[in-house]
Amino acid sequence: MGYIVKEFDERLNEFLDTAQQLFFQKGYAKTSVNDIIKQMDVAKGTFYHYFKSKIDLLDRLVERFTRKAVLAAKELVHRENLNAVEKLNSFFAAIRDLKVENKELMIMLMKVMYTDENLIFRHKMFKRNIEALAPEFAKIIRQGVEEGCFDPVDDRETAEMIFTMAMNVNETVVALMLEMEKKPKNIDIIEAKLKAYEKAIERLLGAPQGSFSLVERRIIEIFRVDQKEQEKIKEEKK
Amino acid sequence: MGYIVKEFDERLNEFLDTAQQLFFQKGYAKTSVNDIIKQMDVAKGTFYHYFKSKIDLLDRLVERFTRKAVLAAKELVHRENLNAVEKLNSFFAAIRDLKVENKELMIMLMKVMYTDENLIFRHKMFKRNIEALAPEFAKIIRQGVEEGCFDPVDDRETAEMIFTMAMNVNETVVALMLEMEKKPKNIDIIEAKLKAYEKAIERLLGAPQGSFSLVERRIIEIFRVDQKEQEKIKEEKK
DNA sequence: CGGTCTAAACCGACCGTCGGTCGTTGACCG
DNA sequence: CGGTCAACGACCGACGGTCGGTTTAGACCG
Repeated sequence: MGYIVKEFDERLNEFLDTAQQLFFQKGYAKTSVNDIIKQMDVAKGTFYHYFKSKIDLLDRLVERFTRKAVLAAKELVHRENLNAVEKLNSFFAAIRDLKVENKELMIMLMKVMYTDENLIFRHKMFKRNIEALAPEFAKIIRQGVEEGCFDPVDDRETAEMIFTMAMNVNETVVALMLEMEKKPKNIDIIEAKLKAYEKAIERLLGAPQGSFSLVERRIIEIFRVDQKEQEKIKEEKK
Repeated sequence: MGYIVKEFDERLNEFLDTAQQLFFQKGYAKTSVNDIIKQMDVAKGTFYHYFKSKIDLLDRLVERFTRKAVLAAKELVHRENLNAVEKLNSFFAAIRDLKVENKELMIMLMKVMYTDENLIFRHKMFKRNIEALAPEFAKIIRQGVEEGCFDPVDDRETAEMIFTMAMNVNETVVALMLEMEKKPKNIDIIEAKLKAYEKAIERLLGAPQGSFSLVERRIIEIFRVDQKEQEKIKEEKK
């Protein structure tokens, strides 16, 4: 007797927020439905009143992320006074800045999310994002074609390929970053990988060489330094 | 009292064979350790005498597949009297032929494997294969550079990119094939997708246009026809 | 205003299944 | 005959998911 009743959307978002926090903290597989309801202090039945299954919750969470990403992308695409090359560069820059600004969260996410147990999360995230973002990306490519600086085989397919490669590069780079302390040479591999990716984009788009720049050794190093600092902090706590 | 004792390797392969059959039939997630031991008529403990965990079994199975693939790839790479373009083309042709020859199995696999529940399987398969095959692939690219017909940014990275894109194209194409009965137009989308992929490879390799041919509408149609036939067979059984 | 009725938010005991453990048993070989 | 190791299988805790029932807020009405 006596429990709190909330509006549907409010409770739903509460579930999504809690799940997001726990997924980021422990990963999808290691977060049980019980963990979520315990933290919210609600019963099992309540969870299944809002979601068909645990995977359904994941889908809705992914959807929420995607919605935000699409909003940001559309804003960029519809910015005037920027040519296609500038738009793509600021697209990459925006992602990079986001990562740098949230260093701590990013490092935590790298360590937690990039395990086999979170494959489903990453995969759903990627699939849904590509589906939603590629059309926006293709618009920029089309603009570039009109401006005469791009010459892709197919705007939509090229957009998809660039995204696919980005995801793969990202996964590999994260793996390399996580063992950068042990293997300092990884930073060179990362730089080479990003450079190759950058050149590949130019070729796929048929853009002039040097149109884009993704890599800055300085940026990569930020994450190395930070990891070392984190270890120091841990040691200090002991 | 009274049970069969087998040589370590024999039992191990028996486990791998049984697991492979069941994974192909029902998928990784839906196949429980109990399913496997029931079919082999051994006890739970026996399973864990051979494998650390269910995931460990998957890893070993993936390893077995990869070993076979690498063997075939090395054979192709070391074939003389073939130039780089011919090698790549016969590489693609070999995969295509393998799929066509095992139509029934392929269609079964498409339906079973390409679900979220088998992500781990596909992902491990892909990761491990790339790791093992990309170096062989890179050798062909290097040969092409020496022969003056390729001009890639980086042989190893380009190999990896082509594989990554192949995986993504494959996943998308399978999804489109599976709903080809409902949406007959999918065949055009598939053809366009493969064509775009083909052109992308040429650009990444810096190869002359028309060097490669992956697509043949005829081949795609084989799988459509076969699906229809399968449905007829099902109906006849009723 | 107080009573009543309904939809739906919420509850939590319960279930089957799963991956994994461990102390024991029995087969084979030197 | 003793040691080694394959093989056994009862058992465990945790998990995702179910279901019949309870509580609440608020609409409606006399």
